[in-house]
Amino acid sequence: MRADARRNRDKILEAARDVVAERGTDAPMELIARRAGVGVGTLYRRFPDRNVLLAALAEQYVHELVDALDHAASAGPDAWSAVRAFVVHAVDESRGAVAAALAGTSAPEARQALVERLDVLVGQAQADGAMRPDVGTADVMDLLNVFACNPGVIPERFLPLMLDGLDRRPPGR
Amino acid sequence: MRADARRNRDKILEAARDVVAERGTDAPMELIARRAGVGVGTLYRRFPDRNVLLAALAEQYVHELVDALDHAASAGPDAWSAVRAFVVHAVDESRGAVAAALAGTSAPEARQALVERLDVLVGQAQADGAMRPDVGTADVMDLLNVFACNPGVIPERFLPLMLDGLDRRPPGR
DNA sequence: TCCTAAGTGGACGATCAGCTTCCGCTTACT
DNA sequence: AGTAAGCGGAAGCTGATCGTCCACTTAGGA
Repeated sequence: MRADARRNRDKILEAARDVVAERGTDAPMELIARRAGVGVGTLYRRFPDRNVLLAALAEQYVHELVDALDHAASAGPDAWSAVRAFVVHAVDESRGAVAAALAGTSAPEARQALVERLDVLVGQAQADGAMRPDVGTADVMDLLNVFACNPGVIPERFLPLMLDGLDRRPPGR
Repeated sequence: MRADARRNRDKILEAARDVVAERGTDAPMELIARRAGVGVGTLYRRFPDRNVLLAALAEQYVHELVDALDHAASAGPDAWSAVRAFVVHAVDESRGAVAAALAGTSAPEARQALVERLDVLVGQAQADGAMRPDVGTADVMDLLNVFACNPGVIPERFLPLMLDGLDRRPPGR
């Protein structure tokens, strides 16, 4: 692949992440192309259809999410803080990637990788007695899904409230 | 208005509530008509455009919501239970009506009526020390909005968790 | 019962947004 | 300098929804 082509490919993926974050996984392809400063033709040349693009998006960024999870796990004072930090990060910084990763058709193994890591942390947080025991990894994933699939939902206010809903003894009350 | 016409009008409103709950305020008009067992022509005769329909929907059902709120207020053991019961009811039973009522353009006074009643209850719940003091009526309304504007979000699991996020001392932990 | 104005359904043409192709021009690399 | 790869974006296509229109039906009064 020619160097300029590779550059464009990267620009497209970056733009796609932002646009998907804002408009969901069915955002117009042309919007993605324009955001990347590229013609639609170029986009279609690299990614023959939307699913290919989403799969590439997931693949490209999912390790970033896993890294974030690992980083949160080692940086945080405890497992529950790590879970919270990861969710905030995923929703705030990588919403498009999360959406792509969770979009059923593309990259199921990407989703799986996330789930497994998360599962460990959640179990730990519950063992610590910090996270309520009647919820689970699936709830955290669903939480991500709510934001990933509903670009209209602004996380600023709700994410903290929802996280408090998972907390055993919510802070600051 | 002829008796059959009135009957159809009612069927349309009922269908609209369901369809709006499922598909959001921009659901296809034809879907509403078919659900009501009526032709599109009939729908357009009664409601020249979508906003008229939404406004009628809001007007028709908003008092139902206010009643539900009042009922919850008098039936519940306390204000906070009443707020929870109302939100659950509104989201479960009247999602379409809520969506219509909150859809900015139509019926701002309908929204207002809800807010005022709710405001009293929320203040009470906080005074009781049952609801965390750093949230407000606006948060509860936003909560309704999340479900009203995002038909994809299934309330079953999330609504309780989110409500727990507003709770001062969440139950069952 | 009969008459008529109100009501009805749904086909139809208009519109629109997004998808995808195509091709003449440009550019990176040899 | 030559050439194949790459590029942009115009243009045609498609499918979905809108809103109108009119020939047919029916409620309800005389």
